[in-house]
Amino acid sequence: MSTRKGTGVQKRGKQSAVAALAAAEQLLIDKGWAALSLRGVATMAGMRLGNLQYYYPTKRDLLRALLTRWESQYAERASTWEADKTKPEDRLMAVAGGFFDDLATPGGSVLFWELWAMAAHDEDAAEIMNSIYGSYRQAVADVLMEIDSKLPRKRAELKAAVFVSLLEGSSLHAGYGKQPPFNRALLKEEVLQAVRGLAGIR
Amino acid sequence: MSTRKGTGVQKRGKQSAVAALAAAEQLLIDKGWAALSLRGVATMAGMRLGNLQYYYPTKRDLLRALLTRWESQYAERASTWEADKTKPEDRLMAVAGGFFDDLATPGGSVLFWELWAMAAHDEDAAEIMNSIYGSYRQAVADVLMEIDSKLPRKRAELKAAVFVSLLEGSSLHAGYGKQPPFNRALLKEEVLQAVRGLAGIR
DNA sequence: TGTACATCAGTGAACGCGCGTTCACTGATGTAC
DNA sequence: TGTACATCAGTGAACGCGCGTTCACTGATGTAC
Repeated sequence: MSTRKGTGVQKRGKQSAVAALAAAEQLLIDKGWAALSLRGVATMAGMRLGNLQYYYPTKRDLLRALLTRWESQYAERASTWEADKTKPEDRLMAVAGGFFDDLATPGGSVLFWELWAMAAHDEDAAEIMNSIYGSYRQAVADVLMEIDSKLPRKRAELKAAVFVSLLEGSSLHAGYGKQPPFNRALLKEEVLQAVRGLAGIR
Repeated sequence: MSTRKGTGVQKRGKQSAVAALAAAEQLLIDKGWAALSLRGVATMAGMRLGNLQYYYPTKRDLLRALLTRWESQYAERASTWEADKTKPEDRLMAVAGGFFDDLATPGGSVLFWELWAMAAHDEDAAEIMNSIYGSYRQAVADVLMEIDSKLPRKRAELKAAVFVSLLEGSSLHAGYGKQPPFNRALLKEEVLQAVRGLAGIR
């Protein structure tokens, strides 16, 4: 059976689609959800509105793609932790430190804040958020159980939730105006110490 | 000197202004920031667009009023803790439990999520948020110093920030879809235990 | 290698709609005399 | 108590604008023969 069908998406198209997503993310960080229009994304990506809509016909399509992108990015991240071969205590602290640093980045925290707000009223966002935090908690719970082999799974999951709360919540004290209310390094040390207490380290 | 000036705002007007703010808050909880239009607020408050604008001429005016309302509500809350006469340990745990319960409420957490997202891109919101969290941390730091009189103020403020992170972050695990991923009571107990560890209680 | 054609990628104009804002207006309430 | 008037409260229509979406179209790329 001879078919004349093409190869599907071409290189040029794939690049444009990815560039559009990156532009949308940057726009969300810079200007916020209220400014996230298809025209704005197209302009930032250096393309025309009609062309953007060739890849993402509706705004909802664009948002779903953006959410999926985040989901896979964080899934990849979580799998990296598992692959790490160091002592579980060190791994936990490395994860905590890494997340703290990421959230201390302007862009890092803003994306999460937008995601939280979106999840409250958008079913797509809620689904992705549950997925992200689910795998996040799962990964942390695994490490906690490695550290204390007698820790029941249920309990480890609860502790993991507290771990995540601590880190995500710490993004709220980064300061929005001119200067942050805290020395970032000191806050990090205090957060990490709380994590140690939580995990029963030292 | 005889003046013919009136008494300023009248009862009817004051009620309308407050009703409009309450409607705006409810709309924000129900539908989110994207649906917060002047027309929507007016409809929910049972008034006409023009009348709403008699009290809040621009959307920014309405938002500022809403933010100020939150600020004074939380300032009042914080002052209530100070007035409490029980042991500092009990007071801290009562505050933690109260906040957890408040954030476990659908409306309670949604308002904060919207505020966080707003603060990232709106200077007015950022200012109010810094104010709210500032007084929140201050109140917690005071209690922590009462519990441990040797705790330096700087350190108490850092611990207070971690305390706040823990509680605010816990709102992220309430679950957005059908059912929450955790038994709420168990999560609360785990969070409170972490608070105890943080404050050095027991 | 050349040609015909299907698919991929991108263009440009138009649409209806809800938005924030402006403004001239009317009715209700309170107060000075 | 009555009247005149200032202020408060509320109405209704109109505006220009940016939005998401639709659609007919053109040019670029790849493939079958």
